[in-house]
Amino acid sequence: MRLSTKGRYGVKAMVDLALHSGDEQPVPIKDIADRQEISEHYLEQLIAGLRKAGLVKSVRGAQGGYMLAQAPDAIVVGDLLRTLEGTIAPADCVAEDKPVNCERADNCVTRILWEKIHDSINSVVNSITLQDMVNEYKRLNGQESM
Amino acid sequence: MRLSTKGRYGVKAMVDLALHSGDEQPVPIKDIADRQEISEHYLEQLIAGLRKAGLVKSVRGAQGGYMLAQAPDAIVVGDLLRTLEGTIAPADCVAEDKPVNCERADNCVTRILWEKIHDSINSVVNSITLQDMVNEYKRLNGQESM
DNA sequence: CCAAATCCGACTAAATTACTTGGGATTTAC
DNA sequence: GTAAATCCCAAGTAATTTAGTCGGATTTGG
Repeated sequence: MRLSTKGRYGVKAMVDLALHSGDEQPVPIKDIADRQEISEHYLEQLIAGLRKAGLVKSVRGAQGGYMLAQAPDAIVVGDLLRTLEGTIAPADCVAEDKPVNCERADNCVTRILWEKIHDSINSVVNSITLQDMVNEYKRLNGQESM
Repeated sequence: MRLSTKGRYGVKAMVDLALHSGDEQPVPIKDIADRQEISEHYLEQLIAGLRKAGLVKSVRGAQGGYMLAQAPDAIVVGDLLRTLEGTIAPADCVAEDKPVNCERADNCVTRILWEKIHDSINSVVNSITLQDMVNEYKRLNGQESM
């Protein structure tokens, strides 16, 4: 049930972006990679996915970088994780987009269990916004930089 | 967040065992493997872990097999998954046994998120027993065999 | 003794993960 | 108009994990 670095790094990067989105300046990927200690090129790939999903905007060229595509309180962590990880389902048969169904789908006991786990995860990640995480961060860290 | 076959097969096998535990006869692994369509040798490894964790008992020799070590309503799915998967935490820093802590543990925002996800998963899997799954199964399938 | 079983440890193929490498396209500052 | 900054894109790759296989030793009921 472990998230891959895609999910973990990607969410971190987005919180970083949210924290530095006060100014209207786009944030270059290098800054995020340095602050979060993530390989720059690898992070680039993750953000590419988020951009294609419409969650971040990019500005090319010098002084360019990335910005959130929507306000931090309009982006839920669930959307990030689903984009980054492909799916957050514990089993393929309960995946949100492409539910691979086994033959015995109708009378599979464990499937109900996977559904309950999936629902439970979704209820958490769909209720937490980037703004919530920023607030939490500021509460914990006061004036310190990330 | 996908469970591996260890977790999925293991839980299936335990539900199977619970379903066939009415008789006091131990159930040979071959029967479970056939019914659940799992490689016999592979399942053997999974059950070995469950046995070491005290969740199943074995009877060696001819007419031997496996039995639940406790009543089905005393075994929660969470114990199975933790044994089978090692941990069900979404990130190592919130793992139940060996919480690998990063330096910035104290002021890590995402950690709080992983904790919430972890708690949410645990609340589900720790509240569902094998008996619950057997009941659900019987409700769905009536007289049919598994 | 023999067949049915568990037990045990090593080996392996395939897939996935977590990157790296190398370059190209676009924009801005000077 | 050139250099620097930056995003964009596609391949390649090393390490790890997954999902098994294989071969045999041990135990036990009949």
